Amino acid sequence: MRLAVGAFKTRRIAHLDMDAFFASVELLRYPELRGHPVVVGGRHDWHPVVTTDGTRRFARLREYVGRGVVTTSTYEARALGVFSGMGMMKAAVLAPEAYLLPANFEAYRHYSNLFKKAVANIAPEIEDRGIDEIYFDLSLLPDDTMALAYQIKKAVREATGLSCSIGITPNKLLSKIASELHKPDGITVLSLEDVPTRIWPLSVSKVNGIGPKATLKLEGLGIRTIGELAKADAGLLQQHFGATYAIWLRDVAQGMDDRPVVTQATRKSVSRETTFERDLHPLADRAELSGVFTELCQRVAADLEHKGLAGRTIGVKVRFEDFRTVTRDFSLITPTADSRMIQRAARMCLKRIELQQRLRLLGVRAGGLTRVEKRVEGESNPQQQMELLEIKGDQST
DNA sequence: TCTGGGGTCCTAGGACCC
DNA sequence: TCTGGGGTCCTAGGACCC
Repeated sequence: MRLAVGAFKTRRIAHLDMDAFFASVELLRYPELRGHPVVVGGRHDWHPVVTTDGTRRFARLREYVGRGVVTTSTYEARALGVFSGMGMMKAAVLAPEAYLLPANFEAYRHYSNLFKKAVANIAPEIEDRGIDEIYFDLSLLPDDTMALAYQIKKAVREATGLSCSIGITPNKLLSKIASELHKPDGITVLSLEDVPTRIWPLSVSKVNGIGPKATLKLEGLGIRTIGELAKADAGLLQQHFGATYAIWLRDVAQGMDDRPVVTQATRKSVSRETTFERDLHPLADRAELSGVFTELCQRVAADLEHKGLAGRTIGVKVRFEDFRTVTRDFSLITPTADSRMIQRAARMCLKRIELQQRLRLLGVRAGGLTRVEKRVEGESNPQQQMELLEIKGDQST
């Protein structure tokens, strides 16, 4: 029997990652900060002040007080040890003189659209992986790999004024790792034969899917690099990680991954949450909590409405002062995008949580999403659903 | 000086139905 | 009456990612 030609054809999958994306967008706007450590993040919505001589005065990291984390930082700030996710107060100790800017997501979304469109003109099969990165398939394009990489970087720069890094390999797993190897402004092309020399020396934590917990656990077994993972005893891995994850770990260590590039995905949930400036007491701060709660429900409703969606499963999330997090959810009979109905369902969920400690965070979520193009006659209407909720709500108190 | 906000996916037990 | 197995839905928690 003959196999179809192409059955074993090696794919050319690219991963493109914008370099220090948010910070780089800010530098387009404030070019005088180029070359300096700059941190984007925090909670205050302040902006640079234009002084009388026309120059701009920027806030410094040391002036920051309160909660919040670093959203991103320039390479100069990273050199001082400041990375995204780090607490702002800790970052201020490491880089007190760094310039501080508030995050401006509208601008980032704008530049995100620009760079994605630029790539789509060359390689239309794109998988969206968030605001600053994408996968795309080059397998069907006739051009040479390096030529394509240069062409795409040039198109991205012309569209946005920004640089990016690209990894091109036979699969998403390797491309994701590769795009990081020559950052910023890099191109890295790898084949499976390069895995022992280029991939095995790296930490297991470089693998997309091996997070902090798994890294720590592997370290406990004496496994630090991907090469060590490749040589690890299968029985040992299975014993500590379970059969499914152990098999995945073995494949990953060999550079094996056959996941397709997913060009269209449907949203599964919509949520809004907020961390309070100070921890709120469930009774003493009841009024404030109640106001925030209503607002979160309204924002979820507005998001659903805006996207033409309705959610059937409404849930809440509470984080206590000790960082313990609990969730509760409840499935309605019919999907809804109505803020009052969302709030009723969410309130029922909230009632099932024992509120003894102060709250650090409150969130509201809608899952089980469906499109709401048209209203079908005879469907249970909001009023009926409300009545059902009242009955349920009474039972729970 | 801890630890944001918006997501996805997986697991696991229990309910319920066939 | 007892014993099953499979499938699906619901809920809660947790790991992970950008």
